Amino acid sequence: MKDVAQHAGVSTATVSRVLNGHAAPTPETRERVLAAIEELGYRPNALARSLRTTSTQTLGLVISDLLNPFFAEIARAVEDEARSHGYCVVIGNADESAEQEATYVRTLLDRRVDGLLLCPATDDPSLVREVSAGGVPVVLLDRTVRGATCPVVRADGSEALTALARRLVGAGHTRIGVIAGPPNTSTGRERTDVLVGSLGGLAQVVHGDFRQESGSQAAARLLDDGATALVAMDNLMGLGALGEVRARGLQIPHEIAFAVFDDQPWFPLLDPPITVIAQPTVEMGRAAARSLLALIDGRQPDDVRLTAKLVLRGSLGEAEL
Amino acid sequence: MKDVAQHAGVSTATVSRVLNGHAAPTPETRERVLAAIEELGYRPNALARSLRTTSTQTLGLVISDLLNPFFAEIARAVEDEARSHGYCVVIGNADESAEQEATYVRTLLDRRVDGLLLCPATDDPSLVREVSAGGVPVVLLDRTVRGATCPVVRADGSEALTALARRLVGAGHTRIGVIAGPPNTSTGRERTDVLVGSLGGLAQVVHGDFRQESGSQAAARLLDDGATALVAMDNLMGLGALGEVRARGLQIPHEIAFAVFDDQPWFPLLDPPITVIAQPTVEMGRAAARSLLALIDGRQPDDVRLTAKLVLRGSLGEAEL
DNA sequence: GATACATGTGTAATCGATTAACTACTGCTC
DNA sequence: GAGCAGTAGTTAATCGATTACACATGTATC
Repeated sequence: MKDVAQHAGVSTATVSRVLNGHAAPTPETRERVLAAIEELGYRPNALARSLRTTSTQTLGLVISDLLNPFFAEIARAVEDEARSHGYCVVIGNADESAEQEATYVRTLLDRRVDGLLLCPATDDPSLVREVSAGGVPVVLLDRTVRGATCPVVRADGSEALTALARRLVGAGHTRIGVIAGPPNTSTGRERTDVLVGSLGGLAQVVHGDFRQESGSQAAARLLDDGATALVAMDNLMGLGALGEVRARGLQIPHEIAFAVFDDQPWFPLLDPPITVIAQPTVEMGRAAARSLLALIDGRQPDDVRLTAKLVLRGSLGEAEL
Repeated sequence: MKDVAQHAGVSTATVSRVLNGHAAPTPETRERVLAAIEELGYRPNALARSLRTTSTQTLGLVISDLLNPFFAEIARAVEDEARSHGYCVVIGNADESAEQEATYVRTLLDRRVDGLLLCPATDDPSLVREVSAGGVPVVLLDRTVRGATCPVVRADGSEALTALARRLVGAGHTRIGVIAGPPNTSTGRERTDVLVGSLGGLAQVVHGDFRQESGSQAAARLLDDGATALVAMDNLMGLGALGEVRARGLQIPHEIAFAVFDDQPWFPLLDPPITVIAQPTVEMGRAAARSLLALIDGRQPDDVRLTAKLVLRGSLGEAEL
């Protein structure tokens, strides 16, 4: 910057003013400065700028698992929205581990992100409190924590789940296997509660950890117990469960009805196509980013609650008639 | 930091030494400083530190599309490897657009990432040159550019592709539809060249853009032209092509043989399971991160060329016998 | 011609760390 | 006890930007 100033025959203050579009400099001076910048190929040091302004134009996003397409889609949407507002996104992978999540959150705070989007690994509120206490805006995404005091963006699957339950019961299923998420996550608990509640005693629940491997194990257990329908509470566990179903040579939907929470582009390609509860991932990501930007901007955004929809495709058999 | 120093009755220099594990401070002083840090809940400002040390402990990763599970896996692996070396990763989504890629690269450079991993959108070397000229270490990942002078990490699919070609030809296919990647990417060109070359005139090529939509369009065109086998050159185009095949009610493998470059966890679940050429994504990501770290460290890593493998699953029909 | 006011630019403090150069103290040797 | 070495800690410069304040110049007003 000093070089540029010298080259243009002005002070660094003036260069800075040109760079930041302040009203002051003469068109003529401005021209000279811009020429010098061009000539020297100067690019401002974002670190120095941030140190001075205490704004990094960066959002932190800590998600549970980038390999989960659900989160990848969200990350993508967050990134898109953030970029359109001139913000960058630093993504942290918590790997469904609370410690790793905490580590990442602290690293991001150390780097002075302007705000944080968090998909909490557990519903323990202490980490969120810590961040809020530090004065950094936080928005929770997909999952919430106990007694959260920050904005939350999530999808509500209650309606879709009760509709699903109604159909399963209506079709005469009496042993319905539910492959649930971890009970210490809000989504894990809530989805299961709603579904099990509306199945009125016909449900058998096995908890997984939102990962493929746990899905196949849970499915194995439930099938052994004679389940005639399986509902997986996220796409990765669904993937695992499907593998187990295939491995046993069971025919969907005749021998086993099947549904998954989360849609994926390949579910329609299976034979039969898989019935799902689709979450509006892109809207979730965008909404979360917008809420966070609002918070950074000093406004108080409302919680956002989008609706997940039941998409019938055939894997429930007569329950879809 | 000043507060901590005051609290512990020492100077900021001493605090800094304690923080950075320098030899100087007495165990006793160290103890006092640590106590003060603890008590005040002090966390060092990474920006200030980076400004002073010119090292951010951050890698930039610019990929073509986070929604493509292939890149998501790579991103995940990069992130893992980087973290284990104390580095963070900032991910940029280029969306297969050269401009957006350039924008992102510049943003990352402005933020003074210590190094850059790039999956170039086109094989134009100018952006890479620009970065190298700026003295920032770069490693290319998955794709290369013309006359690249930086380390490249990629998967070699030649063997797998010729094996695939041999089988298709051997099974008597004479109109083999190839859904190719964009000709201005190295992977798009090379894969196609190898496959078409070893199909000896039996290939019909339609170029897509590594995305689902282009895959279905290309498939439609090729099927209209009477193709009896389809090979998609990446998983998203494969997804699109599969959709088109299903939409037409064509049976795999009897009516149409099908294979895809890139494996995905759900390919084995289709009926029949899809034959693929699997790339070692995790190893690619890790290797790329390692190469970049080596480069940052002043060493000169070799190019890495991993091998993609043909995985036969049944979607080629008699070509697999 | 003096006063006031607007305008454009420069000077220097500042953000929060690191670190070279210096000072102060301790203890050892002869 | 002078001289020296070694250790512990301090002072102050520095990284590269932003910005409050000061200053100089030009214009309008009386």
